[in-house]
This record gives sequence, structure tokens and C-alpha cells, in this order.
Amino acid sequence: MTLRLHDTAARAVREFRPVTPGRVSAYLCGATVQGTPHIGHLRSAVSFDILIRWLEASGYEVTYCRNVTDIDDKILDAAARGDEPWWALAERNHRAFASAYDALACRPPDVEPRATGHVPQMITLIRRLIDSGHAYTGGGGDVYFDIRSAPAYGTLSGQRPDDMRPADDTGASRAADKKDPRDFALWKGAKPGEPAWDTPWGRGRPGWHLECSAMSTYYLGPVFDIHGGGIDLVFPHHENERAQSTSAGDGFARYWLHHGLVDLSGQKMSKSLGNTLQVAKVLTRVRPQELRYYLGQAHYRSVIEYSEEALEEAVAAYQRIERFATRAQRTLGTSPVPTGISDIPLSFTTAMDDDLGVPAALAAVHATVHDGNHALRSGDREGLATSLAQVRSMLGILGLDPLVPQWEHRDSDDRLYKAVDALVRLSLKQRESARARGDYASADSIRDTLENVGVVVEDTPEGPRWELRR
RNA sequence: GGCGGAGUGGCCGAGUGGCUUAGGCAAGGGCCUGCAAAGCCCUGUACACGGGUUCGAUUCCCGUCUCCGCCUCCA
Repeated sequence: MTLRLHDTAARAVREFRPVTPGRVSAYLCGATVQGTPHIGHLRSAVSFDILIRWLEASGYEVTYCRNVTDIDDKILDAAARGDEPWWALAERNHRAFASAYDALACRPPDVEPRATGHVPQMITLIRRLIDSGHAYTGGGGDVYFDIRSAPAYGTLSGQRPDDMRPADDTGASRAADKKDPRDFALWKGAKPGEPAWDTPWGRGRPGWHLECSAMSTYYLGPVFDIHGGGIDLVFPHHENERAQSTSAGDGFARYWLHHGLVDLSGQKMSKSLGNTLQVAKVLTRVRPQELRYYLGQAHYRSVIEYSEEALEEAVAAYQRIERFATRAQRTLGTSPVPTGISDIPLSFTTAMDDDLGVPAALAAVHATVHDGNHALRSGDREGLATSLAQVRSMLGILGLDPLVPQWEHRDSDDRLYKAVDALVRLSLKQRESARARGDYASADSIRDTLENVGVVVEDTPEGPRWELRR
């Protein structure tokens, strides 16, 4: 059984065969750090994180590169509006992205290159394109890519250049020196007051598409395995990247993976539409692992129409799994070490190998939780240990193992928690006495009092337990 | 105008030419519990609409409607 992935260029699911057996090189278009992250950005990171984790679990050695676009028009605009240096704004937002990625346990990329740190590589690439007749200099220090020099232009996105809607010439002065209105800028000549780097063609700054070509091939080589991003990047961004790199003679990406977007009120979430839901805001209501479950549960290529109700359902579903894991661990007195891919249910691996079928994989998780609950009920410790190990292994691949330190209750070892724990235990002791003498009115009153302050009491064969209501 | 994707039971969300009524959430009944909670058992028979192909279509084909993405910065 082998991994199959949907390749946008082929418009089909293809068997995955890396360039180098046993190794995978993957590039994901990361954020343009013009603002703070919304949950759509995190879907991108989570989708790709699941891919990376699955590749690693399958035995591949993965080199994962995710870029940061830290210079572009929007960043300059935002910085100007806020009267802040562009680089300070970019840095601040980059940190917000990094902490959001970390919060959702996304495996850090092996390298996270920034556009501003790779100007020499970009200059080299532009040089190759000019020398080979694929690029030309315009006025004002701009360098353009000549799309008519690339016969395959449009084949990634399925666009025929001649069918494209005529460009509205909003940036008339710049477009004027293009050979073809569909040509795009590799390099943008600096306007007064803008940051600029020296090049043989004058001072200027990188074009967006060029960055990714230069950085991906610099770190992953002229041919690499997987290039990913949101479906909205297929055209023009990825089409342009591909045109640049292949025209320069690089083989470039062999599989193009694109994930679906997160919609809010019927439209894709985006800063320009003003309908974003900030990660920071969502994380005040649900825990990061719950948000991760929500964003990861649907197939990566489907659209997620955000709703409070759907988010709540994801929370409930995740907590069901989580309750099993914590209960099982408690009963066993130890937590079995996740066993890895070797004894994961076949239905899970089959699902994941089929273009990352997380929904079906989660069905396998739930089935195992179900088995585990039966084992718990019947006192089958061996079966319980097996189920728990399997659940943890599967969820580990999805980045959702509830027993991993990443998700541990932050206050579980602080003094306040210990004090509350002691007080609640005292109350529960009184409640047990009341129950023992048949005074259920008093017992229930104690439970109600605790519940009113958010402490949920649950009687188990091992005695009463409490936890904070979420 | 061109390209691509989607419309599944109360909700989310998979999938398939004829037994998967995937899975989860919610709901109802039951078991368990002093009562709860958790867990377990059971129940609900859906595939936008209209044609067609077929012994048989939610799954294939054609048409219609609706929605989303891209053709401009965007995960």
C-alpha cells in the first residue's frame, strides 16, 4: 500500500513517489506577514502538518520548508498607516504567526526562509531568466517575466492565457512597459521611500512569485517533491512560480497540493474582505487542540464553512476521545508509549494513504475509542492498553494526542490549582460521608454548589473525581 | 466571458452502481447510577431538481437551479 496524493497539475490523485526514495522535500507557501493570523491561515498549517506527520510516520525523512513573505506592498502600506518601520511590523506579525503555529502543535519547518534574506538567490534566478530570454527589464527598474516565452504557461491552473479576462489597468504606468499585459513582475523597481536592494537592473524589491521560486529551489533543490498552499494560490502565484522555475531550467515541484479555504458568512475568510476570525479570539473560547481538531477533521481539499455550532461539535467530539484517553491512563496507572505506525489499525493507514483521508481515519479513531471503552467497562486491562496505545498513535499522527505534554493543563502544577484541589477534595469527602449515611439531599447540595462554580463532579468506580467545566 | 470545485439524514462530515442506513454532534428509548455524569445498547433510512443509461443509481451521462474559489493582493 502506498500513499496517493491529489496533484493539482494532474487534476487527479497520483501515487506518491519521491525523487529520492525514502526522502521527501516539501515546500509550503507561508504567510505574508501583513497582519495577525486568522483561522484560515491555521488550516493551511494544520493541513500541511498532518501531511508531514503522516510522511514521517510512514518512514520518510522529510525536509519541510515554509517561507515567510516579509516584504510586499501590503506590508509597506500597513506600516505606513501605522507609522511603524515595515520590518518591525513584519517581525511583530511573524511572531504572532509563529506562536499560533506553536499553539496548535504544528511541527516547525526545518527551514523558514524569509524573502528579505534571499535577495542574492533571487538575483541569480532573474539573471538566468534574462539570459535565457524569459525575462526583460521594463522602465523604473522593473523586471518582467515574458509569459509568451513559456508555452506551458497556464497548464497548472488550467487557464488559457487567451481566455483570461483582460486586465484592468489599474497600475497603468507600470503596465505600460510590459510586452504583454499578463506578464508579471519578477522584481519591482523601488519608489521613493521604499526599501530597496541593489541589483544589476537598479534598486528595487522582490516580486512575490519570484521569492518562492528562489527560496524553494535554494533549500530543496531544482527538483523537489511537494509544493503546497491554499487553493487560492493556484493562479497566479503557483502558475507563475512554475513558469519561472521551469523556464530557468529547474524541474521544480512534482506534486502540487492545495487545501480548501475557510469560509465565513459564505465567503472565504480574508483580510481584504474584512471577514476574518482571528486565531487569538477563537483560542479564548476553545482550547488549541480543539481548534486543531475542528480545522483538521474535514478533508483538506474541502471547504470549511465556519460556524459556532460546528466548532462546538468538534469540541464535543474531541473531548469524547480525550475523556477515554485520560480515563484509560488513570485506570492503567501508566500511559503506554504510542507505538507508532506498526500496530495502528489498517483502516487508519488505508484512509491516510488515500490522499490523507482524515475523516475516515477519525472514524477508525472513534472505533478504537469505542473498543477501549468496552475494555474499560469489562476490566480488560490488556485490551485497554492496546486501545489506548492505538488511539494515541493515531492521534499523534494527526497532532492531537490528548496525553502529550503540549496540551497539559497549564495550571495543573501551580499553587492555585493545588489549593483548589485540596478544597474540592474536602468538599467531596463531606459529600461521600453524606452519601454513606444516605443523606442524598446534602450530597447533591454539595455537588450542585461545586457545579455552580464550574467544578464538575463525576463518580467513578475509583471514587469521585472533579474537573473544571470547559 | 473562461477555468475549477460543491450541493448527503436536525447539524457537521465521509463514501459507494445493488449490505457502509461511515464517523461525530444533537434527539428519543433502555442499561448502569441513590440521583446524576461518563460509558454501553437500541432507534431515526438522507443523498439539490428534471431527464437518460442500466435488471438496478445517491453513486455514470445530459440539462436546470443554487453556492464557493480562481482569472487582481490573499492560506
